[in-house]
Amino acid sequence: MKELEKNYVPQDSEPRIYEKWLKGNYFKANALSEKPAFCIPMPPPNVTGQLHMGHALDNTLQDTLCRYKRMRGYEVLWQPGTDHAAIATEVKVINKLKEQGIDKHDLGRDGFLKEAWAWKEEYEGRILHQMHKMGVSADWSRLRFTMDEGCSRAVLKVFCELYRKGIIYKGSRIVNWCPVCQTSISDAEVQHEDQKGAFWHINYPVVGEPGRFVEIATTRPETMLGDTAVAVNPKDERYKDIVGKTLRLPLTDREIPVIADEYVDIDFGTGCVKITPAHDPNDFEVGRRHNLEEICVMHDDATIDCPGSKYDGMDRYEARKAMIDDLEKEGLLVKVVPHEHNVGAHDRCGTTVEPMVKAQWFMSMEKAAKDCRRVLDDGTLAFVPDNYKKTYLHWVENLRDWCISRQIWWGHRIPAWYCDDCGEIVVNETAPDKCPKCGGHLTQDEDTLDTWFSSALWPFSTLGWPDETPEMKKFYPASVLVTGYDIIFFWVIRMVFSAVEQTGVSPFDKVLIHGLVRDELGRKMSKSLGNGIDPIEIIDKYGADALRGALLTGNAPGNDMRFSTDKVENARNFANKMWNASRFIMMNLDKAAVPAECPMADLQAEDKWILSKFNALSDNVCRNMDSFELGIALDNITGFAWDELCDWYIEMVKQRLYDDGDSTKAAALWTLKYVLTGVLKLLHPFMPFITEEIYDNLTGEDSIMVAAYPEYQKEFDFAAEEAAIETVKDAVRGIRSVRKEMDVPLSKKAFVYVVSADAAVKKTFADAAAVFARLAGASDVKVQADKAGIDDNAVSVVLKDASLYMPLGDLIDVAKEIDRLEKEEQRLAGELKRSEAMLSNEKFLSKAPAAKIEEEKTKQAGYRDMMAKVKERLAALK
RNA sequence: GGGGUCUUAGCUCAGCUGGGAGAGCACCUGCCUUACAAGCAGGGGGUCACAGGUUCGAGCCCUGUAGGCCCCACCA
Repeated sequence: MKELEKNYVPQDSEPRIYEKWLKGNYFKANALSEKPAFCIPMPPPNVTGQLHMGHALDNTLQDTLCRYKRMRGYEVLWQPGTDHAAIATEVKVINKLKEQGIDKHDLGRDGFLKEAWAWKEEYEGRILHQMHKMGVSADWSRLRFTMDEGCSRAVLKVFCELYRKGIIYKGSRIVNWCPVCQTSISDAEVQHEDQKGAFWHINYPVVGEPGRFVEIATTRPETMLGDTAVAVNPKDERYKDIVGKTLRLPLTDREIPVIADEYVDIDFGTGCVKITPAHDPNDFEVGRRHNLEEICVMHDDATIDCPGSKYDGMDRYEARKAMIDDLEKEGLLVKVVPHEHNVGAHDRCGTTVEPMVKAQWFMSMEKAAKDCRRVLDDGTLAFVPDNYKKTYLHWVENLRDWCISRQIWWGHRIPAWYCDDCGEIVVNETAPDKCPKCGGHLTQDEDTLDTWFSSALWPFSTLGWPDETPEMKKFYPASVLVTGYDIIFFWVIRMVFSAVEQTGVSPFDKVLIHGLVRDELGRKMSKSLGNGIDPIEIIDKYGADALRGALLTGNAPGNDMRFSTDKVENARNFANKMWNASRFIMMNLDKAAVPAECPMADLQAEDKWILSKFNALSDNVCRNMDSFELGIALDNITGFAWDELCDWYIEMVKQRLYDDGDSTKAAALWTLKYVLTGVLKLLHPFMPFITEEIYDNLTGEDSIMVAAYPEYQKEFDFAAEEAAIETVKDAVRGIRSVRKEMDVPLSKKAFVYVVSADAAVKKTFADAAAVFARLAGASDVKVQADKAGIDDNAVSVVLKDASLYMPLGDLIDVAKEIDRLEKEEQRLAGELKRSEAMLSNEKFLSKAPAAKIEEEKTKQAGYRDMMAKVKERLAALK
């Protein structure tokens, strides 16, 4: 066995250990394995930049689950990859080119794509390097990219199939248009925010009735050039007579009708709404109902498109100002009322979205919504925590047709061709030669697909679908998807309906939702605030294990967490504690032979106690892991390792280790090694590096990664010894506490009497006398049935089934001791009061479970006994 | 406007199916005890937001109130 270095240096060990794992092929998944399968599709990070703390959490959770499942005997596939992040990446590449003074149109489509691929290669490399540093144990031999050959094949197949089924269609409809990115975007990519604006009340003159006006109120006067009607509610008595009349649209010579539509709210504004079908989603609907003309009055960059008008070419806000001025001059502006309203902005660039009517590709959500609901209802899809199904359902119920085409180059080009001659649309997985109808020349659609179209297929496109691969058979559907609640709609729902449509089943059994990683003050980490913490910097300073520990400590599914270096330091300290405990144990293992098998006959009470405790621990940890309570599982492990193992057990057995003549030394060594090894295994999924490093030195085996995870062992269930040692611990704590209060340091040895009438308790203390003496700083321990020979002045500790006496001679401060005992008397009185109240309650006795009543009676008896002893002591001292 | 979620020790948070309030950090007091001062031992500190209700029993379940956070939303 190698002796451990004095200090653990993660910076030295981690890269070496990761290399070892890679070389050992420990991350590889075998699709032909007989073992039960466990599969996690990694949410592919965008190739736009580098990983942030959110990725670190996401990956740590997944890695911990995967490592746990591997050790539990599962064939694990953690499917890694990256996402092309269409618009986000295109914008980044455009900006990079801009810095070099190049416009994307100068390069042309192919030239631009070459730049984009170069970008992808560079950033993907960075991201992979970062994941390696975190200890990610994904199967890198299966690394995928949403635009690679296999994923693209799946995209084409799904698109063409859905087109043939009529689920995907092309239509001219109102979409969210980003004037800066110059592309349509989906509803989900629009961020709504409240903005201070105004309500402009404008008079529209009634044709043929000079002096009569209809007063409309609008927040967007600049769109009035596109008005094709004014609407009122059919039930509105005020305007009954005006429906059907014609108005002159101010600033123009156009005449528009007054129509009646239920959409108008009688009580809001003036009750008259200008209808601009080409620039407002509601108006668009109204327009379609009434067959109104859709007049587009803006160019793609949101400048006014109104040839011949003075506003032509003006920016939309500039035009607004000009129009208001002109309306005021004409006396048609009635008033301006301050008004807060909601404005949509593009989530990638922040530009205010302009609703526009465009010919776009859409996916109908009708069947998708039904499919999403079905798999939740039949239980084949479940959320952890469960209440996130509400968020999911809320989205599902509000699904509107999904605009899937984008006017950008970076992405999957839509497999649709248009005949130059007859206008025929051909949708096909491969490029057709000529128009099947007229033989004319075909031109492919310039547009690409929304980035989420390909990520929606991720759980099966990465497994070789549509082929029936061994991977599909073995690992599909996936066991669990781990992701943040912020992309339930963007991604989870789209994966679910795509999978149900193509494969008939939910793409994963469970969705484990985690929260956001916030900064120390609880704010979202963001670039604009500059409060982001780079996980790699943390790893470089404290090690990956410390980062992982900080992210998982206290982490509850679905809850946000605050990140602080305090937490990292804490995790680092724990790692250090494990290192030192291991170092100590290995130093001792080095000096003596350790039996291969458990020397059952030589096990002492404390050995059985820790073995039994460890048994319960592994049980708890597995249970919590299986229910995705990783934070609790880690808490169980650290609590056991630090408190029970290091602070109690190691201290208890030191004496035996130092005494070569002790016949039970080997049993202590065996127990130490067994429990340490077990703790390392339990801890490995959480802190993979340091546990591997220690395990390697401790056992010389290949890797802790392929060790079996500890599970409950029947032969190590020692309930009696467990209880006995807990009593000894109470006694030690009692003595230490009294010493502190009496200012008698542990170094000042004192004689301790243990008095108990209970034979079992007496035996416990007799057996554990040496251990107890050492930990309590006793010069000697005498166990006896009564108080014979004990000085009245001795300080005492009253336990449940024993009393301890420590004669301190002159050192005792009687007043202090009385004070201490009176406090104890008070505490016991409180307990007795509570207990007696319960047990004298008829209803409690008649309705509570019998076991509960028994439990309470036992407690009461104990308290009464202790109370009597405390009173006796007080009487003797006074 | 709709929905969700939270309110527990000075701070950050646990508390699983209702049965005597927990951890870490911080604080106070002792300790360089030959694995670890990134440590050890001891200690103080909470009417579990508020008000009702269900129950023998509520931090936990129900209703309402107040405050915080998040998501969604086409009142022009």
